[in-house]
Amino acid sequence: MSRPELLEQIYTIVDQIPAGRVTTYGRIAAMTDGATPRMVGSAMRHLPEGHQLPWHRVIAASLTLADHGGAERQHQKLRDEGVMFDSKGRVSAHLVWPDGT
DNA sequence: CGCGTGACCTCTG
DNA sequence: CCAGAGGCCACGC
Repeated sequence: MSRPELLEQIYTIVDQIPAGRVTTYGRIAAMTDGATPRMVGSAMRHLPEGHQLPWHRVIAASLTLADHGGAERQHQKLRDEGVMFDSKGRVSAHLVWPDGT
């Protein structure tokens, strides 16, 4: 599977994330055919200008915001969508998409 | 072609 | 919970 294809899959999956829900890099990578979490992170980092993707709904597997400069903005956006964080800065596990243990 | 780096993940202690 | 080790793939130098 070519990288552009994987990129398309990543964009598609992220676009399918419902509002108020979140998912992890690993999950997205697992949904794609062969992509790795690093590729997902790279895709989010090199996002196009006219992107409409809910990148803020993509978090780390530990249910914490990834370590990047836009973490504050991401936190804001998620909070604005109704996503609640606990005192440890973690997202409620039942908000994870597609599953919600 | 090798090396370092990165919005990461999983497994062990 | 934190730290370390190994693995993953693409990019720039």
